[in-house]
Amino acid sequence: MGTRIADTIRERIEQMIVTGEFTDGERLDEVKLAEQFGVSRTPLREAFQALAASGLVTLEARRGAFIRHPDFVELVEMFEVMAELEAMCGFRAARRVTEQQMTDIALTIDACEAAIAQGDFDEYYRENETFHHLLYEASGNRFLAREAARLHKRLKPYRRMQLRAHGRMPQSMREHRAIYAALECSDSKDAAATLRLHVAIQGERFNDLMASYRQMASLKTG
Amino acid sequence: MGTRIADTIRERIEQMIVTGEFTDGERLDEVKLAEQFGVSRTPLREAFQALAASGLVTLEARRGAFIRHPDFVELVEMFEVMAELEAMCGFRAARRVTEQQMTDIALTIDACEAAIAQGDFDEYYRENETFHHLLYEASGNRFLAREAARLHKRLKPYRRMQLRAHGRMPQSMREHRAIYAALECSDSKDAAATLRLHVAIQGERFNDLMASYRQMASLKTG
DNA sequence: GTCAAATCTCTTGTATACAAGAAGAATGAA
DNA sequence: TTCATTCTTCTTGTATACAAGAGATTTGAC
Repeated sequence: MGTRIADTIRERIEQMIVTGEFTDGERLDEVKLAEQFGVSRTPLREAFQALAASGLVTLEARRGAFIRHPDFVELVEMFEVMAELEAMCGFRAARRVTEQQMTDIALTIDACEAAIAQGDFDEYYRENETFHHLLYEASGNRFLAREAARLHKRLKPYRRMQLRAHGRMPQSMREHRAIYAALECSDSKDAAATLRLHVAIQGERFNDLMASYRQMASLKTG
Repeated sequence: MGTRIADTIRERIEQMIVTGEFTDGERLDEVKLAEQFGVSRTPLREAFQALAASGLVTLEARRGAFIRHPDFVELVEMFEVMAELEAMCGFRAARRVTEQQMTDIALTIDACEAAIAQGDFDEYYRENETFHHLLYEASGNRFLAREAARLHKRLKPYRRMQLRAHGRMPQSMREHRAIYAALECSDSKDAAATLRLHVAIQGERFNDLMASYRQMASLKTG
């Protein structure tokens, strides 16, 4: 296997971070984690660097790596950017999407709805993620697709807590259908606008997110 | 001083990359660079990781770090995203910009024009960069500002070669004024549209960029 | 008792040593 | 000659050793 220890360590720590195993501002102890994972400090430090690059931790010179949870304001800001990136993807996808891609998108929408009907949330999240990734690809701009996927990944834990909000899923499904329809009509502006609304945090969803965030924050501190 | 060797190495290699000191696909030799800089492989490897995070090199497992110049298509894609990010900043800035920020922006515009009048291109690039960074800040979305600044930095060498195109600078100045005017009127849509056009690669500028790119590419290969 | 300075410990940053995989050279067979 | 296989060498990945800075603690003066 060509997998490096540093990469697996990175993923494991990443997982630990997004599942809230560390409190905000907490310092990641190199030696403790090293012996916990049964490796030396070297791959751990590499993992820290990668985590810092994706913004999950901050590295302070000669002080170490510190967990950096986004505060609520930053979270809203990130969703704001995500909404625009997705709108951008949708706008371009409406003109550039291929038949094959439309078929794939339709399939994920169906799979999403099936998952909801069966109450299989994990499957739902997976399919929903696929739906969005297909859209990024369909934009025809590979750089945009990568950037969108990057932010999407970073927002994963927060999107998850947001979608739990009551009644959100059926609404989300309607939006998926609307996005599909806009793409089918090659209506760039409609696709962009629908996607922007689909992702943006506003109205009731703002309150839902805030409530979830507070709950999470209170769990962290005590 | 709290500066780490790894950071300075990173900057130096980054500089070497953007000034075209490496050909596309070239492998960065750890040991050679290490002795060249008079350091061990450790900080070099850290620098490689950081460079990979910002996309200047790609790390292949057990093969090393390879220079990754964007091809022309990717370059256009990046400018496309940059244009939208700046438009996004402008849209928000039109509503949120403070008096102080407007003053600062006006100053940089003046400084830009003065620099052009004196033929001081380095000064022009500096002030132009400040202008855009002020706009990012003025968006009121700190995350957006960071992301915009990041992409802006990555596009730096290509923007530079593009602006050399004849007659581009006066036009660029007029656009700066137009952006300022849109902000003053709190006209979000106008600010966004003007910025999008200001940054986007289209029409003649597309050809200019392509020509410069080809020139650069030919320099690289021989 | 409080504040400041020096010391001490603990952690990170860097260098080096060692392990293991990948590319290339040499050898052999067809 | 050409292809495949083995072996050698070179490079990266990981571990460990060492250096040096940051923070805590203790000691001393007031």
